[in-house]
Amino acid sequence: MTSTSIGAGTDSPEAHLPREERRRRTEAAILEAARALFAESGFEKTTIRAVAAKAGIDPALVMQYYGNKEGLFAASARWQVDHKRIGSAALGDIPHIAIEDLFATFEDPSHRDETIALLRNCLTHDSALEIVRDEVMCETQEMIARTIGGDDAELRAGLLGSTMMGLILGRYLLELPAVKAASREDLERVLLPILEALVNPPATS
Amino acid sequence: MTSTSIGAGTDSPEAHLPREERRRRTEAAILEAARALFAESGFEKTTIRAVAAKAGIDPALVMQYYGNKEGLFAASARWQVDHKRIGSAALGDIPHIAIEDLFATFEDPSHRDETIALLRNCLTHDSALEIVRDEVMCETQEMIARTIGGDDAELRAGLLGSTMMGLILGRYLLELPAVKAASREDLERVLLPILEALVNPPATS
DNA sequence: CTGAAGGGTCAACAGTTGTAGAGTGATGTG
DNA sequence: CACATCACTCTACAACTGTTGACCCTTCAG
Repeated sequence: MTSTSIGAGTDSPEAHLPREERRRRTEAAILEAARALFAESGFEKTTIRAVAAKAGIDPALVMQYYGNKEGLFAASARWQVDHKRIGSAALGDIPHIAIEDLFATFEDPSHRDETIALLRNCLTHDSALEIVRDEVMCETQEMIARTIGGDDAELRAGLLGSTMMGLILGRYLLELPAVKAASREDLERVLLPILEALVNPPATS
Repeated sequence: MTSTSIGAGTDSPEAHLPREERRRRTEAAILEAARALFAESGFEKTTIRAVAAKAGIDPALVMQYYGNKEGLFAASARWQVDHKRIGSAALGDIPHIAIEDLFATFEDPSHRDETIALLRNCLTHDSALEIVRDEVMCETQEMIARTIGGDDAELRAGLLGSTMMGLILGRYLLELPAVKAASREDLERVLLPILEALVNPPATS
């Protein structure tokens, strides 16, 4: 009743498939279900049983594929956009790329859940925090800081990151009406000058 | 071994107190323990037993005082700063007040845990989300939007809120090094121009 | 002094959770 | 055809959870 049933269906169209293909499909079904649940309910409230039910299989199969719940989460939650691209961009391009990556990540339904699952849990789950903080934010900010240069480079890069983080939070997690309702043009019009001011050190004339 | 023991201590200095005073102290001990655990581990991973142990009492007593875990959380997690003050401020004062309130809330150890507990759980706990989004962010943003005026008022107010939210997240929850290490002066120097640009509609000359 | 009231403890229940192990039947290979 | 392999299911366990009701013992009012 929940979604794509794959398992013990007596005569479902998925039955009698080559082993490899069958394995791929179940794996994908599990991941899709897990991502959706992790993204909307969080790690703790998401049970192996619920994931299995949504994927139409037995809970024990989830364990067989991913070892344990932590392994399932690790396979489900990922940062889906190349966050290093912005690191090697020219100073002037950083604001545009930031917004571009934002939309590429969160407005594309096929990548969305993976990243949302990561962010939804980064305040209450250690390994999610580690990825968001160390692998994404810190790495990116270091590169951007080098591009910015000058005294406050690290802080400016950090605030650029936290500002984007706040935007993501407000628009996709908390769903603040005014932030959620804005179109891409609205966001660019209001936000680009802000990001530029953040990236450009004040004129030293 | 964990902290302030109050309960069945055979001859602790807290024993033999008037009822009312005794009740107040236990209540405070429970709340303090709950706040600390909710703030650092999150709602789900915080068990009634752990709260009781940290407060030095029996788990059942927690239930007697707060009904259930949800009630305990509601009593523990609160927004500790008058978020309406910034709503009735003049346009030019908004940036300063935003940073002032930020420090008043999060750099004062006596209020910290209450607010952190709220924020730590706002992505995975419904009632925390409701408070943060509806009671704090939306209310504040509506008032600020009226102060700003003009076409993009709501969006600008929303982005002001999400930017502050991102700063809070980066500094106190994720603890991004560059954002965490900055002094108040650093933050004001880099951030005030940003917030002013956000609040002031572009010159229509 | 006596009895009610209330702070506090103890032990236990019922439900849920992640997880393990044995077993089943179809798929593939010699 | 016979055997091994592998996807998959069933059943069960052990731990932990929030929560409850019966029970103490101190405090306080009459």
